[in-house]
Amino acid sequence: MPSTIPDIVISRLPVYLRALERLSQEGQEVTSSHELGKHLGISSAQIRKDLSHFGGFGKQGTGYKIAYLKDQLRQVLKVERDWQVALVGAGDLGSAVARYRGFAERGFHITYVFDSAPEKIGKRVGSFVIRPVDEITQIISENSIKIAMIAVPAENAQQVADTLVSAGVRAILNYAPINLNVPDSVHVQYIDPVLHLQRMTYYLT
Amino acid sequence: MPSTIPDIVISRLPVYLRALERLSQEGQEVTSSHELGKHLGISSAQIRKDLSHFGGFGKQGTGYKIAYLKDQLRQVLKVERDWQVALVGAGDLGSAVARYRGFAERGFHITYVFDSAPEKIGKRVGSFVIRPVDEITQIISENSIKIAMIAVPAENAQQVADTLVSAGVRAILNYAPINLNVPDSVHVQYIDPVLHLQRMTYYLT
DNA sequence: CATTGGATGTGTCATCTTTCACAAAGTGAA
DNA sequence: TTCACTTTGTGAAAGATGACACATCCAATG
Repeated sequence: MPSTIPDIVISRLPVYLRALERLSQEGQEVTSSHELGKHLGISSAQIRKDLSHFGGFGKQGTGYKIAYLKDQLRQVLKVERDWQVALVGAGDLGSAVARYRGFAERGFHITYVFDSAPEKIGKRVGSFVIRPVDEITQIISENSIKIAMIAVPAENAQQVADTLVSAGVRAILNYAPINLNVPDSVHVQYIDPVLHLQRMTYYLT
Repeated sequence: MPSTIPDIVISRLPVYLRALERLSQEGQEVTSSHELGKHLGISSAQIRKDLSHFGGFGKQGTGYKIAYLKDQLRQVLKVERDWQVALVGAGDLGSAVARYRGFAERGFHITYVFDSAPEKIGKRVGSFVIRPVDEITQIISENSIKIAMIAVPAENAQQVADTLVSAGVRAILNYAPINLNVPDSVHVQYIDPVLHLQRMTYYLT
């Protein structure tokens, strides 16, 4: 396994994992790069090459055992364990994120929710008590939380990110429609549905 | 302007546009590829080359007039107009999407919301009346709606997509955690925050 | 007016990514 | 066993994307 694997390869692994989970839920036990590729709209060669970065998971003539490949991918992605996640922002967007069950179902447990509005502190969103942003640094570092989600207005997102980073967060999922500047050692991913829509309208006549 | 511009270039234009809107909101009137690149973590050469696909928007020695570049990008992306969008699914996720103000603010107006649950029909989510999925085909084709968002359980997403496509939808934003198979003439973008988280955990020690 | 400084647009080159194509290996049937 | 068929893993080729570097142009200043 080479020391550095292209990020674009890494970005496809969760897609493969998701498809495998679906197949296994449907009771299927074995699949092939060709079948997977057909489901995902990806060439079979690409799937094989991507997987080959991490070792030979398949068997010639047979394909891949779904349960085994799933386990291997989970380990590669480090999602065979559970992760604690902090959420900053309990407005419309933040509340929706807090209530979304899909995170915990797939191993990402929101354990703290922060907001800056004094009138929200102590109230609940879903099953979480809202805490003041002043406590971010202490709580995150004490609990060694490495992943955070930002769902605050764009104006405040950079400042929140700075606080999170200095508290020890290493991965940020940013729902605010703004680019964040963080050290190279911190990973950021963005969710902005409007960007996706704008990308598609280009192709509409 | 070449007849076919790489999709990866198109995918960056909304990011540029978002940054320009931010700068102009802050009162700035002129920027440069260098400054933009610094904000976005992209090389200045790449920004210049991307923009050059569509003509010379800047002036040597000066840079880009923000208002003008914004207008041009909006036209290129076809977001200088408003778009009608249909939403399918009024569960937890769909309701949150329906209530999110960011779509209308940026020109994407949800005009119809559909759900399959009989007990939800006629009720409201935000300012929308929930309609039965049986009416999708008729309403979408009568109103020439070209863009739809899917926020139904993964099990039903493909079927919903098929219906939308046959009704004339040409662009789909899919919140369901599953890949959709659609004709080449239809564009699909995916929103699955867990995929982004899983991509980042790979890099966490 | 001439000169200096700064920023674009772009040809060229380097790097990254995907596809191709095939040897090697496993399966199942006769 | 042998044969026909399937599918992986992987070098090598092709293709796509990004970085470099500079000629060209514009603005501002003395």
